[in-house]
Amino acid sequence: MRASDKAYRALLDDIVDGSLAPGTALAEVEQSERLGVSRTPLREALSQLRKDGLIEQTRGRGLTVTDVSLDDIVELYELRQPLEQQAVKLAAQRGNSQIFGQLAAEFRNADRLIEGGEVGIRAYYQLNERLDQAIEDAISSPYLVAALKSLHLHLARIRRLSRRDPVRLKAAAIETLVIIEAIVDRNPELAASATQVHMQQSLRNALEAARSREVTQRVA
Amino acid sequence: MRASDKAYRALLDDIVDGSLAPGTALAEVEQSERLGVSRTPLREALSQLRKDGLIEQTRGRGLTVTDVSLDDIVELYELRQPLEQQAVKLAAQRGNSQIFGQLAAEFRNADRLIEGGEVGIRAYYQLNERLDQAIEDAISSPYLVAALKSLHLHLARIRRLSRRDPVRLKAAAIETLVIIEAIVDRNPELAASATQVHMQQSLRNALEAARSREVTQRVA
DNA sequence: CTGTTGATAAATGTATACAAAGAATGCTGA
DNA sequence: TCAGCATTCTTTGTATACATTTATCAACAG
Repeated sequence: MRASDKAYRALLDDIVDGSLAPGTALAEVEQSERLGVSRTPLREALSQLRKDGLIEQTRGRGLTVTDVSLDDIVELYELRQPLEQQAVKLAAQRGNSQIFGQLAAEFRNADRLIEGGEVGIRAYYQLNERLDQAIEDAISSPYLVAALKSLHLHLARIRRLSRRDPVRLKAAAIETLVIIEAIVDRNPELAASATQVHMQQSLRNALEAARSREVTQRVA
Repeated sequence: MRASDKAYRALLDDIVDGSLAPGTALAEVEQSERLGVSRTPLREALSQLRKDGLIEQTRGRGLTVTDVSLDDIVELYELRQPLEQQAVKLAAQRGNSQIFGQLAAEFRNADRLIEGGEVGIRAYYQLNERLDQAIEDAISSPYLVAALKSLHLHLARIRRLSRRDPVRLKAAAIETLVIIEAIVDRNPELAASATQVHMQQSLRNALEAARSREVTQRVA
């Protein structure tokens, strides 16, 4: 594996999981020593992350991890809504019904996962990732897939901010199940509408979670 | 200006305008000498272009300019349709009516530009760019704007393949005018529908042009 | 004559040295 | 004491040298 890829992945993970919090300044020598690569591949990684929108150049010099505000959540969903709708529409037209049928079956058992503590929750998130992957595989359009990948990067960051409310997760699983069933039935319009519903609910939940987190932080 | 930016812009222009044709191999030393920068900033530029999807790593080693096939056009429009629809919806909600009113007036005179030969056509394209810019300004969501920018990069490449049929350009101008007027009237749904129409027609034209070009090339 | 393998050459990937641009700090003068 | 300026020091940007990988070509065996 190339050192630049290694650095990219490491920094990406650190940013997404919050180890490198928004606003953190990334000095080249410091990070290159921390990650055990020289400045050249590190700079390549940084320039990739800048394209991803995960770091930005602040006040002339100095790269810092970008912030994720309440506004960002709304703005991200303004991209997410049309992209995910288009994705499920195409998946409904082109997807392999058997694969999505299998996923539907697993989502019908999502409750059990969600009630299964930390391990179960993680399994539930992995199930969601497999769904995303199946949709991307069905789409075939590399342009849309690339846009989705970039989107999911930012969504993963936001997810960290949302509380993992089992009640909401169960509701989300049901909403998702409707989408999958529409794909299995090759009903693009229904899939799009169900996605619209899911997006709306997810956005509301994300905003509420972020707001309550803001309050908590102010109190603390 | 940084050498890496200079290299990026130069390569980007060459790829978009076709000087660097699809399939062209980009050797680092060769390009760095051609552009008058050393390998380090050149590599940074190359890695950016790879993220843009304009070049790709083929068979292990060797970066080549990505191809633009008929399939690519269809696939690109599968991203374009939802993105542009969302963009005009938001523009209709948030845009400054005066700015778009001015653009509408200019599009009403588009015929004159389109009939004005090479210079006029270029002016017409610049008018379209100003419209795109106005829409992006109105949107405010950096995520959507970034996705649109990436999209327009690839569209610019395709445009080179389309023949500039004045009849089609005039029709496109009228379609665009409908969109702008919907924005001025703050009618998001109408703007979205008009965009849907415009996309459909543009796609058809792009495909026809690409097909006839394919035939031409085969004959030649 | 063809397939495989080893050597060689060329290109990419990484590290480091050097240059240039900013920021911080301290000095001087009012 | 504070403003302005110069100097120094840190940090980024670029060039180049070095390491590593991979493709090509030739020679040899089958």
